[in-house]
Amino acid sequence: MVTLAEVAHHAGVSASTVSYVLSGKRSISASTKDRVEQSIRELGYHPNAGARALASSRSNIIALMVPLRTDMYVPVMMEIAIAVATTARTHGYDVLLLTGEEGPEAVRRIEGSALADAMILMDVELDDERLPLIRETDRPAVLIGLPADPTGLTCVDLDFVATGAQCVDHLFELGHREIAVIGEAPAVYERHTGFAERTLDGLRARAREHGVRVLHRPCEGTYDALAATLARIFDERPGTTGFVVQNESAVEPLLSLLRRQGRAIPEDVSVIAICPDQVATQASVRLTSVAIPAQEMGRQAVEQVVAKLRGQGADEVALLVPELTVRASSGPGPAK
Amino acid sequence: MVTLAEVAHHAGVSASTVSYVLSGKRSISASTKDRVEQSIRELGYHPNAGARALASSRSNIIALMVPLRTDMYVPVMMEIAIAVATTARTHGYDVLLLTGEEGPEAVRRIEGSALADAMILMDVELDDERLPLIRETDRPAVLIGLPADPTGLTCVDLDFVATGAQCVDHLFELGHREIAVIGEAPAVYERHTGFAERTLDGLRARAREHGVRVLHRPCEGTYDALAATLARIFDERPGTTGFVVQNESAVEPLLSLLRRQGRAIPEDVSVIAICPDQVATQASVRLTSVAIPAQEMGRQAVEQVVAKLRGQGADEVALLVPELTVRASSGPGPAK
DNA sequence: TTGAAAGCGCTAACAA
DNA sequence: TTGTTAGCGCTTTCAA
Repeated sequence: MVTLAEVAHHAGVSASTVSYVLSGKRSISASTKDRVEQSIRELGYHPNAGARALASSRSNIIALMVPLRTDMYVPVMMEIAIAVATTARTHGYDVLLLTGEEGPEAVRRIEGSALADAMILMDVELDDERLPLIRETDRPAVLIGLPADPTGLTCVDLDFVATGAQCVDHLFELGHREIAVIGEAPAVYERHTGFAERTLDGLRARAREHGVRVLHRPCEGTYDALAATLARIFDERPGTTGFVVQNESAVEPLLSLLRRQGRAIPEDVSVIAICPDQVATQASVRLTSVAIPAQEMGRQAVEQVVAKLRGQGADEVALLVPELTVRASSGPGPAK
Repeated sequence: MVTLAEVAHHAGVSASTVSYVLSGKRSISASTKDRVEQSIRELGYHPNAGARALASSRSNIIALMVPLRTDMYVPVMMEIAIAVATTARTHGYDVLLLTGEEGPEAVRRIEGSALADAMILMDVELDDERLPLIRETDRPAVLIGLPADPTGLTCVDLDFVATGAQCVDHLFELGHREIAVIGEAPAVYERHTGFAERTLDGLRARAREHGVRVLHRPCEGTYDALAATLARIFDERPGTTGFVVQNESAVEPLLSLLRRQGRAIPEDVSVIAICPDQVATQASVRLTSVAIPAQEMGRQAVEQVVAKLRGQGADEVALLVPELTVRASSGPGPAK
């Protein structure tokens, strides 16, 4: 292994000079700098991560806690994780992948061992067990997702309240007055996942304003479950003409079942999906949708965390503005 | 921050004793051990990762290189990554998430900086740029996937040749004599992704043995692309009665299009998917499928890498035996 | 603009 | 069974 001392010797300078060339924390003459950089390249030197962490008490690692479950939004999770990793690299950080399995203990472990300088938490629940620890620690942390009480926390998320509202607006403007919402699996609501409830809040509030009726049904992403849900919806509200789907795996079953029932999209019913663009464009009908900006969320989380590591960022909730893209699945509602 | 020295003082022993209690590398009297462990708990001590890595030259970190693209098998990737992370934890390792973005340089960086003790590479291509470096390094490495030349490498993968063969066997036994293979997107074949080509090899070889005709068509996962592909297939081989799909996003379009054409599953055509069980069971028809055992692959990769870190494992290719599950999408072929 | 040297917190010989 | 101590490779203060 090549050490800093070896580089120093090879370049004919002291160890500290090499260190300062690397960190740029002190001005170095051009010639010395060149010589050192030359030696670094020739010897293929890489600073030892452990030694560096020990001496500087900074590991240059950001911990990313992903949820253990893979029952929801998996591609979104993956996209966020990858965006986090690549963005982190552009700032000189590596990413440590932690699963939710360890629970709050993971936060303590990272903090105690100084394994990571900061953390990013995904899939935060409304009343997440890890939050008290996060509030106490002085390690910068950013949440992807929004808990019930974000006081003293930094959060990045899509504005799901506005998302819900936009969906209602769009359907309302098209003339729809009875809307059904196909939601995530019941378990998702039972564990009070923030985005699902906030979407619902946004939907309902706006629906009330417009005098639109809303029916919400959580639903597993299987054909059978969806068939049952759909039957119930049309039983209870035969006049339903607008659908909002927030459940990736329910999208295709919904489209397929509506077709089988002879309901044309968008002539008879309109469908809006809340999902990544990829899902919306690859579906059997090109779906009008509000995009889930996974990459952007990952990127912003890292930017925030890096700012905090530099002592710049302040606690704040950054809600990304939802964008509704009109495609082929929404059209005018019933003539009055 | 609580240090080992503080624990030692609190317990009234020397630093090394605490260290040995932690590592178990030396026998300690029960009473001393108890006292030390008590102190550790009381003080909430966690060993400093940097210091430990520096002193022991082991970071207890495994690097996981995931592909940058998210165009393929995303849920599988995520499942593998999570399995890797959780399995690693059971062995006391953490996981560093690297994207393919850095390319081979990442291997050098990890090696040079001693950031990780070992690496696991996902989505290995047949002639992967990183392989020469992996062969040279003395850091244990395990590939998930199989390159063209696995000499001197340790690999874990599903036996895709056998997978292809099993699909043909099943269809052959049911009486099908003309089979079409809906493959991954053309780009996947162009970059010579091992599993796709190996599946094809297995399919074709077994088909030859049985005297079954095979047509292979790479295909994007959109409805339009699939519609075109399907039309071409039935033009060229009107007698096609068996389908093998190896493309998650093509599954639902395929089922839907076949239905629209009035081809009943499994009465008129049989469909076998090569995909995670979750996809097979959630599709509109419960699909006969060969499962992609993502968790198992991740788990085994970690077990292998940990064995190597202990100086136990040897280079070998571990091919998981594919399992075909008969569900509702395959049935008897045309009467002769 | 550069160098010398004192740690950072831990591990693992070496001693007892 | 336990203690003492010399580093691991780097950062950073202090000195020049």
